[in-house]
Parts: sequence; C-alpha cells; structure tokens
Amino acid sequence: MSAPLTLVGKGRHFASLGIREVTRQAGVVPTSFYRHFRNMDDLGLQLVDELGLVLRRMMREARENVLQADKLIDESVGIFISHAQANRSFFLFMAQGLAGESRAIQEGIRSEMRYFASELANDLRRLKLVDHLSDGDLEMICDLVVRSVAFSLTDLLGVSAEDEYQVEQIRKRTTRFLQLIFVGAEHWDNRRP
Amino acid sequence: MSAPLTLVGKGRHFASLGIREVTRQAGVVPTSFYRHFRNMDDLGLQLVDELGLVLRRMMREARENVLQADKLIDESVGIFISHAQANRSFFLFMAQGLAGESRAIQEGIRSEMRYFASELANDLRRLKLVDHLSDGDLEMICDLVVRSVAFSLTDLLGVSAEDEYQVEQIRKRTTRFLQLIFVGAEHWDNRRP
DNA sequence: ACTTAATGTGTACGATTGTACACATGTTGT
DNA sequence: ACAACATGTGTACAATCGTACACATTAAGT
Repeated sequence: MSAPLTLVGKGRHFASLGIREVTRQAGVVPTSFYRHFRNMDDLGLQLVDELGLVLRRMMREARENVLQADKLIDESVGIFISHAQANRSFFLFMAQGLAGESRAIQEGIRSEMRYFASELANDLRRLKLVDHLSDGDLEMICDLVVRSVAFSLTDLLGVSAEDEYQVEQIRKRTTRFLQLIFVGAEHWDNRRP
Repeated sequence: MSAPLTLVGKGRHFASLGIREVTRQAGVVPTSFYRHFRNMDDLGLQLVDELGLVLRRMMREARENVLQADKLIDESVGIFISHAQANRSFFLFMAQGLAGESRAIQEGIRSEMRYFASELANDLRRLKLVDHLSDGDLEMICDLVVRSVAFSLTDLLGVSAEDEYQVEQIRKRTTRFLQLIFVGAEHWDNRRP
C-alpha cells in the first residue's frame, strides 16, 4: 500500500498509475497485486481508509495542544502544516482524489472531510465559542474552514518542505483566511433576519 | 483540442489520457498529434490558455449583469454555476489540473485563479464596497472568495446538471459561504491593530 | 499557376500494459 | 507434524502504448 504513495510522492498522479508500475515499486511480481486488491480503484479506496486514520491522528493532536482559545487558529494551522509535511504523500493523494477519476474515491475523501468538519463543529461548541450560532450555520462555517484549509494544502504540497520562506507565507495566509472566516462568524447573526 | 475535453467530460482524468486515445477521439491518426503538440503536457498548457478565455467571458458577463450591489453575490454565483455547466468539461479539466501531475499546468491554472482574484479586487474597489480595506487585505479576501468558489466547483461537477435540487443546494451553500466571507470583510479592520 | 508550408495517412517497431493460469513458498492453527 | 491458507513467482498472450519515417493531401503566398 505504500508503493502507490511513494509514486504519488514522486510527482505522479494516482489516476495514471498502473498495476505493473505499482507492483514494480513494491518489489513484487505483477500478479501478486490481485492477492490484495481487485483493481486500482480498490487500492485507492483502501488508501482513503488509511487517510482517515491520518486525519484522526491530526485531530487528536490538535485537541491536545489547543489549550487556550486565543491561540486556536495559530496552533491548528501549525499542526496541520506539520502533519501535511510529515504525510506528504497521503495528502497529495487526498488532493488528487478530490477531482480524481474514480467516483468512489472522490466520495470517500469528501466523506472524510465532512466528518472532519462535523468534529470541528463539536469542538467549537464544547469550547463555548459559538453560542450565538445555529447548528446549521455552524456546520456551514466549519465546512468553509475545512475547505479553505484543504485548498491551502495544494499550495503547501506545491513547495518543498525545506523552503521555509514559502511555507511561512502559506502558514500566514491560511491563518488569515481562518481569522477572516471567524470574524464573519462572530457577526453572522446580524445577517440572518 | 476538444477531444481531450470530451474524454475528461466522460469521467476520465487528464493525467491518464494517452496520445493514441486522444487522437482516436479526434478521429485522426496518432502521428497527427505531433503536428500540433509536442506531448500531452503541451496540449494541457494550451487548454489552460483556452480556459483563461472561458474565465474572462464569465467575468465579463458578471460585470454586465451585476448592476446593484445588494444582489452581487446571488447574481455572481448564478452566473458562475451556469458557466460551469455550459463548459463542464473545461471546468473539470481545471479542477483536475489543480492537483495534476504536470507542475506547469498546475502553475498555469493557479495563475489564472490569481488573475481572477485580482480582477475581482479591482471590481470591488470600483464599486466602492471595500473602502476600509488595505490592498493586501482586499487581495487576501478575494483570494479566499475565488478559492471557495473553486471548491464549490468540485461539488457542482459531481452532480448532474439535471439534478436541480442538488444544484440548488450547492448554489445556496456557495452563496452563504460568500456572504460569510463578506461579513468578515466588513468587520475585518477591527482585528488589525 | 506554381511553390511552400501545414496538416493528415500508413506502416512499422519495440516497450509496456492487464490479466489468466499453474506452481512455489511461507505462516498459522491444530 | 500436518493440513489449510495466505502470499509470492513464472510464464504467456493479446492489446495498447509512444514514436519514427516516408508519403499524400490540402491551404496559403507569390
């Protein structure tokens, strides 16, 4: 399962990978592939499941480290960036899959993002930061947050992890996006008659 | 050039297309490909250029139709959705290319999005809607707007254009995203000490 | 009308692909 | 120790791939 991730990490697109290519990278004969997966789509779906675990680990770390609310955004963005770099290939796979050619993989990744957004909504409720918002509005806001971060992901994966200046730019920009969204959230009910 | 778009429209990923496949779709012999493109990346780059034209047409129509400021968001989202549906294949190609395997195509699409965001910033300035914002902040906000809309694109392309209920849901959700961002923008300077 | 350039065709080649089948090796439970 | 099972190997084949080359057709410029 790590073979396709390695290839994706080298700049290949998951949709363009073949069975032979993957098994070659895994140091195994092509026919062995069928012992584990029915086809490439099946492989992709299992990768989505593993991606879920990676995201859950990231959430857990964020929950443990975000102690005071005023540092929430900064800390979270930092944790996100360090996880994205530590699991670069996984996140590349995720970014590719969002517009990939397998509808099932697409839906799987989308579902992981929805789960992530709903967990975020729970956390914000628990921290008593969003008492003035309805459930529907909170869910919408968390969705926007997750999407914005996911889009920053494609920025981040486009630069080398060693290019500290660029990474810092992306970190700052993502932080400002989230600040802007939360400013909007604070004043949101004014808009809802 | 329309052959690869047709294939993308049928659910294929651009990165997985081959020269023979494209020429077959175009009703032409494989070797003819080289009369027009050096390789698939070259084809992709020329498609990005055409995508630029599509986006510019969309901007023009938005500028002509958005007369009063209070309907700005609704109108713009509507125009975006109708263009995305009318040029489905083009926008699919765009969504794929953002995390595609050619760095050059990726950068090309990103560049189109930056241009789009800066034009949006100009328009908002001209409409005198954002006098309290610095150039840098306005640019950041427009970037977030463009990203959010681009992400909604992947939602929209995932459902059939005939599924009016789903399309309507996406329209509403995108509109709310933008409203939230603009509420944030209105109150933004409070945050900047 | 005649030259030049642009574009499409036909054939050919070795490399690579997905997958079927029979067989070998290693691991696990009893 | 032995059976059952999971996993990897080797061989094979038709299909497809990218691309080179020589040739035919069409379009444009003079």
